Amino acid sequence: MNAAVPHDRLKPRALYEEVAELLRQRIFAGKASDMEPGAWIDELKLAQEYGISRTPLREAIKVLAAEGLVTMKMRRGAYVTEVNAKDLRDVFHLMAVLEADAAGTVAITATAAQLQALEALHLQLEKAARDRVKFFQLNEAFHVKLLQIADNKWRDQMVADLRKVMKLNRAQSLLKAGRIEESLAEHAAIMAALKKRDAAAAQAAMRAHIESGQEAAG
Amino acid sequence: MNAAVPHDRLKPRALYEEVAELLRQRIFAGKASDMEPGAWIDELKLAQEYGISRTPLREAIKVLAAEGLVTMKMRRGAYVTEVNAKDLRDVFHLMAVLEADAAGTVAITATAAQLQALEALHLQLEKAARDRVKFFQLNEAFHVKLLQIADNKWRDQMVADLRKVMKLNRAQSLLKAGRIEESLAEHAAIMAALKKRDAAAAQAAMRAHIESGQEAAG
DNA sequence: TTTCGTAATTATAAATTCAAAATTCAATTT
DNA sequence: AAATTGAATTTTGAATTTATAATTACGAAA
Repeated sequence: MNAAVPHDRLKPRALYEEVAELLRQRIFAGKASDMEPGAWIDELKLAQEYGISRTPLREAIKVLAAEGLVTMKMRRGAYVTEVNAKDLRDVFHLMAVLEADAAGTVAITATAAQLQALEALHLQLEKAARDRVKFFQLNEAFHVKLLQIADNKWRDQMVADLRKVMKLNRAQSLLKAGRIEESLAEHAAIMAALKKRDAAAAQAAMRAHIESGQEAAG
Repeated sequence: MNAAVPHDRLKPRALYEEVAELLRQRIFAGKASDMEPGAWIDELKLAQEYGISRTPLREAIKVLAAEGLVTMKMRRGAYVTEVNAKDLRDVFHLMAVLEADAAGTVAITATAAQLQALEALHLQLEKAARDRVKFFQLNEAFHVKLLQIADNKWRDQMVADLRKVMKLNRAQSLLKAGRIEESLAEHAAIMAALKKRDAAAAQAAMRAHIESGQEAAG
């Protein structure tokens, strides 16, 4: 019954990171978790709720502040960041710029095997067109894979942070009718450009894809 | 100017931010301050040195970690980030992508007055060609101004963070002979493109400018 | 009745204390 | 002599306590 090595201790992440992840989820849940944009973050209440002290909680909050998810006000605590329409436009624009650049890089530097891995994901994506949840996951995986091939950890960090800010807007997850088919076509265009090793076309296709996603979110 | 109110208390920054700035400077000083890349950061020693407790110091370190200046190792403390040649290439590349995009935006959206303000900085820059320190400051001011006009706070944050990482390399400040003249010519090209409202040309000129700076640093 | 000032309450920021984990050094055993 | 284990020291991570600042409420004066 008592295994020599408990699974709990196998992946020892720092408590403040653990808490940061929990807070992220709550923030993303938005209204449903009383942590909607603009809401004040009650350190004491959260610490008690999680059964921890305020110290790791405050450290977690500072991490989220660096990510742009929360905003610190001097001597007034932390607030869930409010993203207005312009913020969202700006974030989408940067996402388009960075991912387009990644696509361009991949078109030039990817090995045949790497392109095949992307292609495989794309094919899975086409099969999952009817399952929204699965489609979402695979879509995410495709973009992550592309970034991974582009191999620039600094950009990865930036894109991850931007994605978190985008998630602050609940709208983004609501796909309008026909969006999945549209998205599939755009992915196909990206793959075609990559396979032709056409960096400019890959960039353009990726930029169009992100901007198209922006409209669907708005 | 109101003499009645001391400037110190006018903008009361949090202690952890104050400390973060001090640490940044020490890290940028590199070897001269025993905080060279790869060095372990002694919390206890620093806290005693600054006459503060470990709590705000640790918060400051987490801010620097988010900026990429220090790297956290689980249960082993914080270390000054080591940037290798590839890291530096990647960072420069992103800087080029982001600033080029900003230049493109400025070419399209800037008002005549804003372009004039940029032009004014450029002229000052030409006059300061012999004074390396002043040239450096004005060059920085030019880029900051351009980003400000492009008006995307998320990009501003990213560029600022990238700049900090670049500063980890001491080489970047050492301008090779003739670099100032080269840089001036590149700035002139950027200004020309902006005045012609040619976004593509502005992007290309900015990209060339940054990549040229990268070679000078290497 | 309204406004200004002061006091009390509440929440954040910082320091101190405590606990757990990792590294190092020494001793013992093979 | 070398290697392994264990104890001690060092250092990080977390909790608790203390102090400071801000806001709100209450009262007095105009």
